Amino acid sequence: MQITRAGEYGVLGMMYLARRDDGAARKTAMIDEVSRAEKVPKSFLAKIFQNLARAGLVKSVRGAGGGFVLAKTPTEITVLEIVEAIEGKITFQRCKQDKPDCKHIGGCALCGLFEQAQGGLTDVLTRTTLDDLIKRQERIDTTHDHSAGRLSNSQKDAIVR
Amino acid sequence: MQITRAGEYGVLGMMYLARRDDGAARKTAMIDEVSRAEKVPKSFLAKIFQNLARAGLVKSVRGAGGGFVLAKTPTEITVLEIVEAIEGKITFQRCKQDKPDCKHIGGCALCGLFEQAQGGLTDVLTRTTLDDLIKRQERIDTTHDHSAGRLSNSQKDAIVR
DNA sequence: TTATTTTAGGACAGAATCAGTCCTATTTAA
DNA sequence: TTAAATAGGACTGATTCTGTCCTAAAATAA
Ligand code: SF4
Ligand code: SF4
Repeated sequence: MQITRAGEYGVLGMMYLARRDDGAARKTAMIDEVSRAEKVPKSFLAKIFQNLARAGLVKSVRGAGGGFVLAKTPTEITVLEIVEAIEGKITFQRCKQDKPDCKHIGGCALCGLFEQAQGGLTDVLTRTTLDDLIKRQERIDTTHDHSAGRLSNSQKDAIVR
Repeated sequence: MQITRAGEYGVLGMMYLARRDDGAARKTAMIDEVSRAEKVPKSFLAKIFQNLARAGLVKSVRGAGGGFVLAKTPTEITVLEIVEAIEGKITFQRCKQDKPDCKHIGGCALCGLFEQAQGGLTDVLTRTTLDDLIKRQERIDTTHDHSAGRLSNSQKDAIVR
């Protein structure tokens, strides 16, 4: 019962994109840049962003000067969307999966409970947008900010060049 | 993001134990009986019940006439307890795991969000006791009851002998 | 005591999923 | 035309899941 690394890297990557274009226009960021900034394996991240692009959460721009941009504003993207774009739809119960082969199917109390439990989870992830997430992050960064592991502005500059 | 078969079988097994001793005293049920009733691989279920026993949710009785009994009343056992006894503590984030090796650790907004999301899930599973679950099941059985896949009373008698 | 019945525990194995890597297109800008 | 970027597929090693099997230990019944 854990989120996969792919899912986590994906959210991290999206956060980077969102935080990158502060203020104004949305600019593309290359996989290489995101990968270094978030300390995540580059080719793995590339695969993950393919999923995000297919799901319509980011737009990919090929060729020199290309990269990825958010396809929508951070307020319009929920964390659940991101995770499900990468890991596939969240379903606790096997019976709600592609291949329902359970003998209990039909009248199973567990099924209802799991649905409810899953709801408790997805509610939180649906209510939280990418924007909420970066605001949380900013709050963390500013309060007990410097030297606290998180990338400082100078480091950020070094990465962005 | 799915419950494992082991976890599900475990809850199913516990439900069987709880439903078995209606009214009065708690009686032991053998693995073989539970396995047949819930249509779950026997030796796999045996392993699962070992976990439940170690967690103190059931008591095991060895030797002829032995088997497993609930160690507490169904109202005192939560579904989360059952699942965690089998799958281990639920932790969405790697950093809260045994081996925290994430570079973002320390000031990570994701960490807080996942904790919250996980809370949404575990809340439901903590509030629901084994007793609640079998009541749900009974409600399902009686409403659109007969022939509906779920074990009928005659089948039950056949199993219990 | 001895045989029988039950769980305990460990070792093992096949399948599936995870966590990547790598290589070859394809697209685009310069 | 060349260089820079993503797209997509194939592939791989590690880990976890889903079991099975065997031997030991405990308890009962004869
Ligand atoms: S046991 Fe119930 S919840 Fe699980 S797969 Fe079967 S029908 Fe669905
Ligand atoms: S990215 Fe954040 S939530 Fe995930 S393991 Fe690292 S610190 Fe924990």
